[in-house]
Amino acid sequence: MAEEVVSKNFIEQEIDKDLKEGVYDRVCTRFPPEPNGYLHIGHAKSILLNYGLAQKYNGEFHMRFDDTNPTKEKTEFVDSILEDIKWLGADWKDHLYFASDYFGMMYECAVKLIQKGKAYVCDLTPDEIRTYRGTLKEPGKNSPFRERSVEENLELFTAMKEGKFEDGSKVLRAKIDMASPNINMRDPILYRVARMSHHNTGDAWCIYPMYDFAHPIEDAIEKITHSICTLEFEDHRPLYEWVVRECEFENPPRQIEFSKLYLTNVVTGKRYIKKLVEEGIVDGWDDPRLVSIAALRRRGFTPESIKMFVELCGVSKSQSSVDYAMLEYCIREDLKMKKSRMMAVLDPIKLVIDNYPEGQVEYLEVANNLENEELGFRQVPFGRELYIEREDFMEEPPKKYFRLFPGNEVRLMHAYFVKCESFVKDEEGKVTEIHCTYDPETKCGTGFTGRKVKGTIHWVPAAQAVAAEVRLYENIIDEEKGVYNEDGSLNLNPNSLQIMKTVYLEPSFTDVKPYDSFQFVRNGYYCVDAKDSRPEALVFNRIVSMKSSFRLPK
RNA sequence: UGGGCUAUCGCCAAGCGGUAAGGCACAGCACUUUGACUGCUGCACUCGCUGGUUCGAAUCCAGCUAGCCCAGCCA
Repeated sequence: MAEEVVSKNFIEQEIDKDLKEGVYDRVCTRFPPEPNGYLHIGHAKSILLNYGLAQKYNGEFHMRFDDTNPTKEKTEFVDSILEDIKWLGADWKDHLYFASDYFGMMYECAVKLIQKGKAYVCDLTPDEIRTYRGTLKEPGKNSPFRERSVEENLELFTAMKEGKFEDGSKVLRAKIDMASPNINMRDPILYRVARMSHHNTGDAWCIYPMYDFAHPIEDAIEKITHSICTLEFEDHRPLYEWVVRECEFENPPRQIEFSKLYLTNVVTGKRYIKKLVEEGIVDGWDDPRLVSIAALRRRGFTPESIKMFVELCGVSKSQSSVDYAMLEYCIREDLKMKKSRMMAVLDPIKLVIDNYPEGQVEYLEVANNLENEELGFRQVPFGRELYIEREDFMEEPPKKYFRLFPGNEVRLMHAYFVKCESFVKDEEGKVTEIHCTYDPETKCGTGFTGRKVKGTIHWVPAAQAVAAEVRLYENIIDEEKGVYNEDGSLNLNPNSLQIMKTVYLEPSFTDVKPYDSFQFVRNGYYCVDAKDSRPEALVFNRIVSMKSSFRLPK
């Protein structure tokens, strides 16, 4: 057997090199979100990448909340993030950490830097700091407080910690190089004063470390080997390395950056979604039209499909935007063998089989999924009057149309051949009823081979059909110009607006539960909504449409 | 002459000096109790551009061009 050649992504290649050269003798990764919102499909890439790497290299995966800024963080987000990660299947075992649990050690690191003359307390105001920092093209200039003595800095930093200064009045800064072409190295702020309660440490601290100082220390404390983050942190890597070096950590972690996952024309920006929620255009951050993890889950996507998607997208450093069709492929691929294929009529028209005995009902045994016997069988009642899809009948068919039209014979799925004899129109010319005759010899499963038909159409029994609500919609997407127009108004695809539609299902649908999903034959995959439950009707979300290579001419 | 990064098919993405993998999308054929699925076929003489080195370059060098990121006491 030829072995399958799966090329390694560039991060795996880097890890291989590190292992080979003995830089590390094990692998430890982490996913470090700030608990300030919900996770979306982009985070799934990071989670699955970090978790997958740990698994491949038989290493460890840590879950860590990067909660160093109490002004933005909430416990409720901690819970939702954990739930989403668990759902995705990333197992952090007993490695659940909070950056805030390391505040003591971070403080010690800061003291160490001060003692080494590598950090100082600065009294400049935020405005002054910005001015002193220079611009992208011009170097900055030294703070007048840069040369304070170690003793004075120690004393002031202690006072900062003890709450003797107002918010914003003093910061601790690294003493690096105000003329560096990399702005992050122009004496970056390490600690700021913020007298406010923290969701985890309460009022224990009134000074909080900045990301650039805290993150490398968090990684080093946990003995992370490869700290994988997104491209915008590339410029921060020299500072990351400065911190682990100056704090004198052994076997310091290494930061590697990769490109974020963007979906073409799909809204992922937090501020946009916030506005959509506030304006009532979506019904919350888990609205099935969005791509947050919770929304995808509610919509009916599976963790497996998201994993497949992320793997298909690959990992690189080139800025890219993946076509939504790829996600659709993944969910279809995952569901096709797992789910029952049921008949549902979205736009009904009555079909009467004139030569079928009135009042007779026969129960047909139908495989839930012809390609997967494990899904079993169900009984579907069949009778004289059925509903079929309106688009499955045409009075005057175009070429290559092989569904129902006067004189044509088709198969009723799982049932009989049926031939269109006539049809009835109302005053407006709309077809209201189709009359057919059936051939008892053509019953499904009898092995009838006398003749063939080109088309097969689905149906539901008129008397026993179950009505349900289906939510049809397209994703919230923005067209070329962005989510908003220049005047601030929303620029959305009109298809984004959801349409509720009553559909007719086989009676076997009476007993489904939230999150159950099915293939509606020839129409797509649908999931029972877990939030919008009504006593009078089931509500389904369309997960994805089926691919179709035939389109009715307009 | 701020700095950093990126550039391979419509969209992702391999490729790491030896003569352009793969997936999605698309098109065609076959099969079909879903016009689905499945199977087969097609889809970059060319790798942002221009030069150079070399027997040989997407891969090395030089110079351009385009895009993304950076001036939060956010992460």
